[in-house]
Amino acid sequence: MVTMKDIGIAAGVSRQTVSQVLNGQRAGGVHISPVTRERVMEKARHLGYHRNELARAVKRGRTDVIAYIGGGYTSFEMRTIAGINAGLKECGFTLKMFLLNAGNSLDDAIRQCREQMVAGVICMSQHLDNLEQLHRSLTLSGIPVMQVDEGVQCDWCGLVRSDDVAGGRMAVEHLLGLGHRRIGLLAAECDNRYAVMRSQGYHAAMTAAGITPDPALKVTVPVITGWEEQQKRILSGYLLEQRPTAVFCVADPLAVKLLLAANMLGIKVPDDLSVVGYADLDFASFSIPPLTTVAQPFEEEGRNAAASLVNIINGPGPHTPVNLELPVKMIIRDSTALLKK
Amino acid sequence: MVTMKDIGIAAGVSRQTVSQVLNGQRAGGVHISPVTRERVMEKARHLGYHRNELARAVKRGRTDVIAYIGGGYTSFEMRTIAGINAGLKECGFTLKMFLLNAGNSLDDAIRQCREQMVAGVICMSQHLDNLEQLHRSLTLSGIPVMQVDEGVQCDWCGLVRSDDVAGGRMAVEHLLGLGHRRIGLLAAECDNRYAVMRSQGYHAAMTAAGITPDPALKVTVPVITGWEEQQKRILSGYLLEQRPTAVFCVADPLAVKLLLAANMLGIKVPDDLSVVGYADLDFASFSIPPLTTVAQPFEEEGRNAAASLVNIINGPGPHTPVNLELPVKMIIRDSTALLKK
DNA sequence: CATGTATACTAGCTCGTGCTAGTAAGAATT
DNA sequence: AATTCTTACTAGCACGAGCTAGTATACATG
Repeated sequence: MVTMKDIGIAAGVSRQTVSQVLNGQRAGGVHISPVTRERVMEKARHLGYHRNELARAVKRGRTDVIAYIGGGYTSFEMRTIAGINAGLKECGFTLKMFLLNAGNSLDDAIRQCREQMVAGVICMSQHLDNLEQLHRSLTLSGIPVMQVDEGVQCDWCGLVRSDDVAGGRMAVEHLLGLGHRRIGLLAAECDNRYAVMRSQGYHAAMTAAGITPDPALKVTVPVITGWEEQQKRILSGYLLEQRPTAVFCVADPLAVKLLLAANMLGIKVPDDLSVVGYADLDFASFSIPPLTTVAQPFEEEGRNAAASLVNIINGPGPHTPVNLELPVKMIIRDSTALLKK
Repeated sequence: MVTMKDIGIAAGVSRQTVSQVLNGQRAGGVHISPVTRERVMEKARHLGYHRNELARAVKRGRTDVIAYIGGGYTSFEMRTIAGINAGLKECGFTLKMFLLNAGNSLDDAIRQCREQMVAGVICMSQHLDNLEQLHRSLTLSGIPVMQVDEGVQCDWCGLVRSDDVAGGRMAVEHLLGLGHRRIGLLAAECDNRYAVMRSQGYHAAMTAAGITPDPALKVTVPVITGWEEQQKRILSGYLLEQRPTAVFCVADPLAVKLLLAANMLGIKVPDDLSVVGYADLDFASFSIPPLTTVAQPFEEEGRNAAASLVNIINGPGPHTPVNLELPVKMIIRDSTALLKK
């Protein structure tokens, strides 16, 4: 490892002079002659010097490292992380990962954030209890926390997410625009925050169109990864009894299951039934037929969360928590069509 | 921030004594009385001390941080990273991310690895040129590099991946076991290493069964994300002209496209056509019908890459590059069935 | 009583960097 | 010629930690 001392020896000056040269404009008041400056720079290049960010951090009392704490399971998480990475890059920050997937406790993550002197934390977590713990422990150490995508709005922690209510409304407005009136709503039994907000969008759009949503048109299925008998029974029963002409599904996997059920029953999508999903996950474009869905700006969310967090870090003092809701976008594919007369 | 000095003051001993107490058994020869030890420990707990890993790293001349360099695009990458994270956790290492997705150059990543004194690098990259550059630059700085999943086997850089040849063989053996003989092979036009190895598995299984694979049964489609006319034409033509009873697709997205094509043509899967995919991506279980596929152990790959890298780091001297091929697993769902007589 | 030997602790150097105060030499001013 | 001022650089402390050598006390042994 090449240090400033090595450069100093090579250039015939002291380590301190090397420091002054390499830190350039930052250190005001100390003048270095152009000749010396050039000689030092030349030696630094020649020896392949790169500064030791760790030693620098010890001295500065802070790092330019942000920690990401999340589950590490989902594919959209990767896209969000990519956005965070891009956002941090622009500010000269780097990213550390703490995934809570394999026996990694939140306590460990918090401890390591402190040990590594991270400048801030971005987390994606559905667990409110843990979030409060995280936030309390870290703000106590002066480490700001920011939630991204999956999070809970509160007045003590910033949050960047996409506008789920608007997304639900857009989806239903799309169906209304195609002439549908008997529009169903499909959610998972364990209603998370998303489902609730997207459902709100559904209700808002229906009401705005002068339609009072029929409660019977709402259906929920248990949360199961596969495609099980129970789900088949519920969805078939729903389609046969309620006969919706279109269904807004609050998540893509649900929409795909509805497609499977319709396929089983010989109900043609989009001819006899229009289906809208939510999230634009990988498989949405591969379903039969390719799914019309609401695309969330995962990368943008990550990028914005990163930028906001860096703002807080670089900002002067106490800050008001950021609360950003990014717009979503309809992706119209082949699972929705004009209502047949 | 609480330092050892603070604890020393609080406990009425010197900073050095605190260091001895907290470093426990590691520092041999220096005896601390149980009374003092307990008092120091108590104060450390009370003040909420956690050691500064950065300062420790400066002194030790190394960190316990591994860098991940990858694309940051795909969902299976997230699973691999989760595995890496789990593997590192077991060894007391932590993970830094450098995603090359948004204007982040490999040079930047390399520079930052040096600046941050990372102990090793795990990368996932298809780009051989860059890999050589990465490997050269980093091993020069004494930082070992390990490839995971997407990588090139070579004698100068370790690689952990799954056994693609065996995977291809297993998929085809599964179809042979169902009575199929006229088994097609679907790949993407831009043949990557995977496609090649999985195809090798196909040929090996066919040959072992005494069948000479008909070259006309192999079909390739252009690499397009969506579901375009060109692909529809190629796949329909293939199915109608060659009439395979089963097709092994070297990747899940290809398999899903074949399902779409079959659906268009009214060919029933699995009654008239069995389809096997590869990778067990999210959408494989959501296709119509749910896809039989070869599951890659992404998490295990990550975990093993992490463990191997830590071995190299902790090992005494020069090492022979690890080359691990992990077994894959057939996931049998509903897209394959016995050949109709 | 002198010497040896555990025990219990601290002084002081080190890692690589950042910053302030200080010094030496030459130029400009009085 | 004595003084200030500017330029160009270095000494020295600091950050938080690790480690070795050294010291002071208590106790056992000759």
